[in-house]
Formats: sequence, structure tokens, C-alpha cells
Amino acid sequence: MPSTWTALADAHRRTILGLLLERPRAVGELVELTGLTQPGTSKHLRVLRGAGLVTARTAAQKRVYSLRPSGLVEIDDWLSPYRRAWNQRLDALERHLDRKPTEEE
Amino acid sequence: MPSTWTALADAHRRTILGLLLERPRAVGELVELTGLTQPGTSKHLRVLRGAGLVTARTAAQKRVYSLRPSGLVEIDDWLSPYRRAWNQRLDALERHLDRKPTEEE
DNA sequence: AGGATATATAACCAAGCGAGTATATGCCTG
DNA sequence: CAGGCATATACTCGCTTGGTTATATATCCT
Repeated sequence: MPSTWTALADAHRRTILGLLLERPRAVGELVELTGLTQPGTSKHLRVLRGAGLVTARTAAQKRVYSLRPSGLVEIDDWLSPYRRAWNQRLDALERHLDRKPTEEE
Repeated sequence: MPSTWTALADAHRRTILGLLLERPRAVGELVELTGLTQPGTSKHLRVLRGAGLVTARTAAQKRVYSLRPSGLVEIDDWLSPYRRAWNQRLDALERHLDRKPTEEE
């Protein structure tokens, strides 16, 4: 049961998601575009599927993978309290580090 | 050069971020709250610091860690095109699974 | 200075992961 | 049903990672 986070931790998998964002693609297409080997690509797709980030439909011998954007809602939800934080105080820390009141300049 | 993604991949580190979201905390406090060992906590904090997600200030013998929410902007930016995707088509895939044309019904 | 407190670092271990090779499975065509 | 194409799985290997124990570093207090 691979979490969404661990699925997204790998850069290649994020690349694949980016490619699927444009349109659904067959495995072979992803192999070409990513430069990964075919088994490597399949393995990454397996992880993404396990995390609910992609779905696959079978078209003859090919398997066409599609993005399932709703799988990312979890991340978005997790992020929201932090988003609130960095909106309110636009990083009080940094504002404090280079303390230079706007009056100066 | 640990990326933000890899820093967030670990559940314990996300827990720590959650605790720092409430308020800045010293290491010992985090050790208690997380149940991790002290060196383990320090190690996680090191990763978080390397990713720019937390900052530390020294207060006597203690080191107080603060959240740096702006470090999460990267994630938020990455997410935005996908957010657009799941807003537009509320998962066309799933809508397709229970295909029931709007004309029917 | 000396001891206590608080945290970081070093060294080690076990488990997990990503990459690669080889092979199995599934489907289609003649 | 044979052969080929497309993809998944099995297996192995080297590296990274998280956890743990032990030790070093830094600051405070008396």
C-alpha cells in the first residue's frame, strides 16, 4: 500500500504524471519519452497505479494509462493548512532576517 | 541536495511539520511528541532543514525549530496544473465508468 | 573549571528502492 | 496454432535510507 507521497517522491514518476497530464499514453510511448527501460517504466506505473494516481485500460496488446488527478487531492488537502500559513505571514522568518523596514529602501 | 519531495516522503517528517505548524518547538519537545529517539529526530530535522522547510534558531542550549511554509510553495506550484485538471473534468475517467448519458435519466 | 543539560554527529545495520536483465503472459494476425 | 508485438513480472545487485547506540559539541550553572 504505497502512499501518494512515496509515489510522488520519485522524479521519474512525476515526469510520467506530467506526460499523462497532456493526454493518455501507452506504455511504449512513455518508454520513449522518458528514456527509461520498458520494465522500469512498468514498475513505476505499477506504483502510480497503487497510489491511485493513474488508471489503465487495455487496448489490444497495448495498455493505455490515464491520469487520475483526483488522486492528488490528498496532497492538496494536506497542503491547505500550510498554504494558509504562508499566506497570512509571508514568512515572518525571512522578513525578520533581512529586517529593513520599508521606510529605508 | 535533498528535494522537497523526498523530505516530505517520510511520514515522521510530515508529523514534525504538523507540530511546527502550531508553533515553533525545541528538539526535545519534538522528541516527546513524536516518540522518536533524539538522534532520529535530529536527523529528520536535518533533512527538513536541507529542504528549506524549517529553520532553527539557537536559544541557550536549546535549538528551536520553526516552520518555513514558503518551502512548500514548490509543491503547490507543481500541483497547480493538476488541480486545474481535476477541476475541469471531475475525473472524466470515473464519469465514464458509470456511463449514463445525461440525455437518459 | 566541572558537571549537567540539550543537541548534533559518527558508525553501524537492516530494510527498501530503483535500475537492469531475463523471462513470462496476453493479444493479435496470418 | 505459430510467430510477433506489447507489457508485466521475477530475480539480482548496488545504493540509499531510517533506526539505533555511542560519542562529540555547545551552553548554562555553580
